[in-house]
Amino acid sequence: MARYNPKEVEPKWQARWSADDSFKTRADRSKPKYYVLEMFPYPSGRIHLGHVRNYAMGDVIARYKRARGFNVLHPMGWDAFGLPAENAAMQTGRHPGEWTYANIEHMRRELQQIGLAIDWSREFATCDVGYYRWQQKLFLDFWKAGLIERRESYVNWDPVDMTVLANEQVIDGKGWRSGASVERKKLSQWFLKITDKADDLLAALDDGRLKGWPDNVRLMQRNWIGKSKGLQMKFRFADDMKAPNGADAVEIYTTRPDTLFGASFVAVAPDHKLAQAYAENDPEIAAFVAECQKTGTSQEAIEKAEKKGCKLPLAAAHPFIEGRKLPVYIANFILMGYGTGAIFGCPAHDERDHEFAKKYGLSILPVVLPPGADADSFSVAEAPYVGPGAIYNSGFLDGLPVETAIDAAITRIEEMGLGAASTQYRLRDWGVSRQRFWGCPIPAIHCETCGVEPVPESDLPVRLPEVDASVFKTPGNPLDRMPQWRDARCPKCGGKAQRETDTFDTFVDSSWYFARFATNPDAWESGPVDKADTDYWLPVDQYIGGVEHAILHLLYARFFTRAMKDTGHLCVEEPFADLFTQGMVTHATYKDANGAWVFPDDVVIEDGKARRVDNGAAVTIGPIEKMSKSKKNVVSPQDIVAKYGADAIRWFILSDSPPERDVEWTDSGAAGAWKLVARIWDLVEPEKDAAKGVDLSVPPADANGALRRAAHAAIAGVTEDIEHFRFNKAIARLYEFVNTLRRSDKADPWSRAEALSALARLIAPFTPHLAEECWARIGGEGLVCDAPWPQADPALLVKDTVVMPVQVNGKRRGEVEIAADADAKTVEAIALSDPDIQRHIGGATIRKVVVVPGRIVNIVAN
RNA sequence: GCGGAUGUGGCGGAACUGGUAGACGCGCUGGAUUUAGGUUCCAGUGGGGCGACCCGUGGGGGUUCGACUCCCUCCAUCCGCACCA
Repeated sequence: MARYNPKEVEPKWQARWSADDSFKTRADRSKPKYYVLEMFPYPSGRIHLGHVRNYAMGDVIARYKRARGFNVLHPMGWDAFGLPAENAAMQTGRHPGEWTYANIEHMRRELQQIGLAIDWSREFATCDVGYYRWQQKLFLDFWKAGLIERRESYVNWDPVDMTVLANEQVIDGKGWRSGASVERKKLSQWFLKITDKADDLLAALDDGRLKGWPDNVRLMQRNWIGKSKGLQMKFRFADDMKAPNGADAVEIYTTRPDTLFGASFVAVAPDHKLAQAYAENDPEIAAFVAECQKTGTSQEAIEKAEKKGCKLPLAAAHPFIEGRKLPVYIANFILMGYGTGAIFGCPAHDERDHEFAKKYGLSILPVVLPPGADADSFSVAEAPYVGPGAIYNSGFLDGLPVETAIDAAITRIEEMGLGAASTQYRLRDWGVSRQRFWGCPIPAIHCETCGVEPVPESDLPVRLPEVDASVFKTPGNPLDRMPQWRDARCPKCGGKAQRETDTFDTFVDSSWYFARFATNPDAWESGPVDKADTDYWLPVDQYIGGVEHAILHLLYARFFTRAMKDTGHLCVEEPFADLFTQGMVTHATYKDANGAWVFPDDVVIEDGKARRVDNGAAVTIGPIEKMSKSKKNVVSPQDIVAKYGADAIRWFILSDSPPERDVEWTDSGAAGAWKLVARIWDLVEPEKDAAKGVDLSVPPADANGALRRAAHAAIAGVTEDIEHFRFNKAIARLYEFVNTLRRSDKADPWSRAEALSALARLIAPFTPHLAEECWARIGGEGLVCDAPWPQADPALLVKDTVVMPVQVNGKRRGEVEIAADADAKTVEAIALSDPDIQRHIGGATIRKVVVVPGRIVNIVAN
């Protein structure tokens, strides 16, 4: 018998699918549509196992849905702009474009070797002019719609990458890519006004529009948007005092106006204009502000920093208490970026205010009494109380519960003309300017007389210039240093002007690619997206990717879709109906005596001890971690494909863990998957034309009941499991089915044919090449990828007899086989007459018999 | 600190809305085939006990005829947010 040879079989079927255009998206609008999308890859150079896992999952869904009669869109492309290409240019002297497109070529071939059911005719890279020109058009439309703003602001500056980062890209005070400590820098920046949509982005998380999203992702987005309702109000300065900048009041924000009677100070952020005004004239204050700004950015410092303040020669008047004056501080724990950058402090009911008040000896007056507490003995001297309760010590608010008091205080302040209710978000506008070459040019022109003007649409695209790779040797943005590209004429007055040299954050590129995929390539020249196409295909029915994109990419894409709806490009506001976040691929790590990482391939394990293959030196077994080059625990998919074939790698990566959890790559597991592939072929190979011309719709009278039941149970189970993203369980069922089939070689030919036909179709989403080979072998019609999904016959899923366990006092003591439809009385009688059960009851009195039909019998006796 | 999740054999993991804990795979043990190794096939495999049985889902407590599943409490690990007024 010939050994199954994936090296021959897999390319053969890949060529066939390609020749037949099997996975090309059809224009057939009569079928229900299904759009399945995996997050597109950055063309870093090689496909890794994380990609394989991601795309294998999407491929299972795509192939399954096709078989279920859906019109499926399953595209692939490249998130191709970004810094690594420029870094490569710096190191290798290759142009970023050349490097990127070479990587794409290579990675496309690698992906094709995996046997994915992808419509390659829709492939594009975000660095194609054909794509980014339409991104520029979208930007101009957003600009007209008031969704774009240019403003000067402090930015997170990455001194290594020499670029600006969005708040979302700063992790623990460090750049998300470079890992360098982020600095503050004031720059003119382009912003997308995502905060305009904050309310709807938040509302959709809870109103059912995203019911197909995991709870944890919705929660993360909710926290990130961070909505809070409160009061924005003025604290007038007492005694008609004025600040050096002429201000006679300070505007604060609070979510706890109910605690206003407990106020004992007012504080502003070091960046606040009031602080700045005093700093200009007072060196001591200036020094304090400077010190705060130094420690300002590093989260580590913030964590440890104690609350510090600097008192201003100023007092604020309490809004409700005539004559009460509150000291005004600059305090290091106030953030300029949130609310108004100023607060009132109520030490009795806020952790930070409490710490601050204790340090500076300010009064701590409780105004919220916890339920059941006694007003005379209740104390907040040691710790603040932040829970619910009734207001006291608070004039007109006395006796009200916290919630009511908040409203009452807001109403009073509004009546006094001092402020108004206000909603604040943690979410900031999205700064999209990057001082980089390898990105989409922002289509704007700076005129000395007219200011900032949009590039006229007729002048699009603004192409990146052809450059010599040597320009990347100098840090910073090469576009800044290219007068021939940069210098332009003002579109308004025709005068001297300069092009915007910033390019878009690459998250912009990935915020609408799914809509471009949904557009027929024939229409790619005429606009960013085609309305009829996107109306049909969007939203994406199933989106699959890593949880690391739970906030950034997914939030931006949601915003972008809304903006595209506002500007008439799309009809939906939510891009992704269902979202699945898959776990990472991990692998063992090893270190030698010097603490250097060792490749797992260089390690043998004997009796739980690890040593090097070459010299036998002892090696420590490290934790199982996400594959990364630095830890030397990366396994190349290419090596595995070469060794076992694409089907085996797909099978293993889906089999070992639930898809949302991390999966550990093990050689033995991969070998096991290969064994299964070979075993299925060994099972099918002798069955040449077993299903050829067999009418599977009419079972003959002598059909084998046991095999048929096993086949139909497998069909029902696998279908259910795929529907619920339980690929590991689907695979377990397939193993069971294969084992049954192997032991049923005496079954009649018709039942064999039915089972083999079902098997080929059930494994098709997982091991598509093997499935085609099996399908062809048994004489299936056409290609298995075009074959309809098998249907389970419900009649074969119910059994006429069931084995019911019998418990005595909750412990399993025996089992009885019984007609499935037997009534409780009959079951009880049979159970009680069972000799094993009788023995266990012994002389005890039967108190109660619980019969759960079809499930269990429990006899309570003592 | 706050929020969320997870905890089941040697390992990855099954167990539907409370109903036979350990499906399926890996590993391991024994046997067959093979000159041998590998491959393949068959059988076994939670722990203890010769056995009838007993003990077992992170620890402790509770509800129930019955708990991996529900409640309380503690512990551990992982993830997210982190002075957001």
